[in-house]
Amino acid sequence: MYSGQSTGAAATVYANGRVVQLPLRYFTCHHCKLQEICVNARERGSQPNLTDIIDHPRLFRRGDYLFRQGDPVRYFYIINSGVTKQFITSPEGAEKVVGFSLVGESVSLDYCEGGRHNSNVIALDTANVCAISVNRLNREKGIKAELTDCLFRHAVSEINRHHELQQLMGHGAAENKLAFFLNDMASRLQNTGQASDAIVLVMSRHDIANYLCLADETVSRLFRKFSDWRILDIDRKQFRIIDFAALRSMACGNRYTFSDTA
Amino acid sequence: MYSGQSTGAAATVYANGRVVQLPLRYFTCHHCKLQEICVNARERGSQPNLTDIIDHPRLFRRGDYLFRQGDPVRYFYIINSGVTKQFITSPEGAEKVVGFSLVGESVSLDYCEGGRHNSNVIALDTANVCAISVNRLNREKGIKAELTDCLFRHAVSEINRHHELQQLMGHGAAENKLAFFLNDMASRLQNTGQASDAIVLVMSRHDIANYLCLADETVSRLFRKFSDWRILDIDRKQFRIIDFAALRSMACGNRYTFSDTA
DNA sequence: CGTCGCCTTGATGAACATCAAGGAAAGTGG
DNA sequence: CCACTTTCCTTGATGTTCATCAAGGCGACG
Repeated sequence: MYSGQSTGAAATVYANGRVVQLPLRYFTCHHCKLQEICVNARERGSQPNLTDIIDHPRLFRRGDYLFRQGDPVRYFYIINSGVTKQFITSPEGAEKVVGFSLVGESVSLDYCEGGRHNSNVIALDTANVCAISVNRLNREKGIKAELTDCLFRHAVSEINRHHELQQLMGHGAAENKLAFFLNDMASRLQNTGQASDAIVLVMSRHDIANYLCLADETVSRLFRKFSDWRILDIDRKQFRIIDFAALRSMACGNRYTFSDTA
Repeated sequence: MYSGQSTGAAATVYANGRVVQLPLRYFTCHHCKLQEICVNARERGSQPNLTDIIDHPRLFRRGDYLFRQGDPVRYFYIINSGVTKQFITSPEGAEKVVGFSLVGESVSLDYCEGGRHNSNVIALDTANVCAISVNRLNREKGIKAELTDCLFRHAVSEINRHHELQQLMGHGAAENKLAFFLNDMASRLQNTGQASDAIVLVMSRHDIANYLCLADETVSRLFRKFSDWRILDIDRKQFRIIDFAALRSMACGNRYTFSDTA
């Protein structure tokens, strides 16, 4: 994966207790949602020296937990590469997937009143994250205030998003849910610089189904339908979107109609 | 309604352009969620002189809009008496009810990036609200910072709540949705000092159905079932909860079983 | 007393969950 | 590299839940 060329500067990364030197180019700050307020980006320009503000840049492997439900909130995380899954475990042990975080997105809006994580976050593939210590953050008042402001705006837009989502989850047909999910993923992945028509969804069908409150079988059947309708090309976890217009239309709540592209 | 006894101090209230003197006891600050940070409560004790910080205490009547989707955000509102309904109008003109605000609750977490309201809020019965001017707020830096902090915590807990809600809306049976709603309303009304077993839900069946993403008929049928099962006594908009245990159990996702109370 | 809006009740159908089983890919150990 | 297991995904058959259509009741209000 790390194909040679370790010429440039490197950041010290903690991976499962071991120290690793990771070339800075693996930290894609130019996709980071916190770019505008990151001390780093502002003080150092686009090529940051992460070790200055990130207390513990960390490398997580597939299946590693970033944190668990009930853990005290110690770090504020931003995904720098990879994908994570956020889920809540009910008292009965049932999992509910509440979201996926992609490159540049934060995963820490889940902490509740008691300063403890309200959900589990797990890496779905190799992921490195910026982990900013909350203690350290509290010491730097200026940054703290700015961050709170930024997070608040983020939270508000999240709530607005949830209102749409709630409507979708409650009234939306399975078709529309899945279309929304694909559309959402495509546009978010596009923000990270990937081509939006050819996307890789690392999460399992089961996770997608869980997230959308559908049965696994329904998701499977729908993918087949989408494929039959020539909306998607599907190969395992690789998706190529053929008919964006149809997908977008369905994501907005319309049922599939053959000549949506017209 | 305002049964005589205008002995005590009064606040100047603006109702549809007209000025009204409203006895302070109609402002139930002791139920207000912002009590801890409200300048008023802290400086004046429990009996506040609202005119000091509330730019426009306002009286709304049934059907009046507090604000409309797209309006610039001018005030930060706290419900002081009455109930409001928050809903989003889709481009096609469909209404989606996203929540109800009761006494002591704020209604302003809906504003989006552009500083404009993202939803409509309408009074369901006679309501008076504390309307704190956003401009004024921005001038008072200290309060602003505290308020932002408070609102952020509020927003985070709202997001956590939405995660549960999403699960309920997506996977939950109609039974569970309605039980959750009743349970939620009862406990929130209890916070305002009302007896929790005898509650009045001023919103229409249609609004409840819309909020829960159900058909009106389904809500109607379920109320009948709940009544048949001796969980509720229903008279028009008056509800008396007979079997709290059963209701709570159903609110958590269980189906109704006859001897839940055992 | 009549009209209107809101709520209730009944009949029907469609969408999706569930149950069940088969298949393909990925990991495992020799 | 090849059998083996396991996990994940697909496909089919069946049933339940709830939306929808339709009509009737009941209170509110003029």
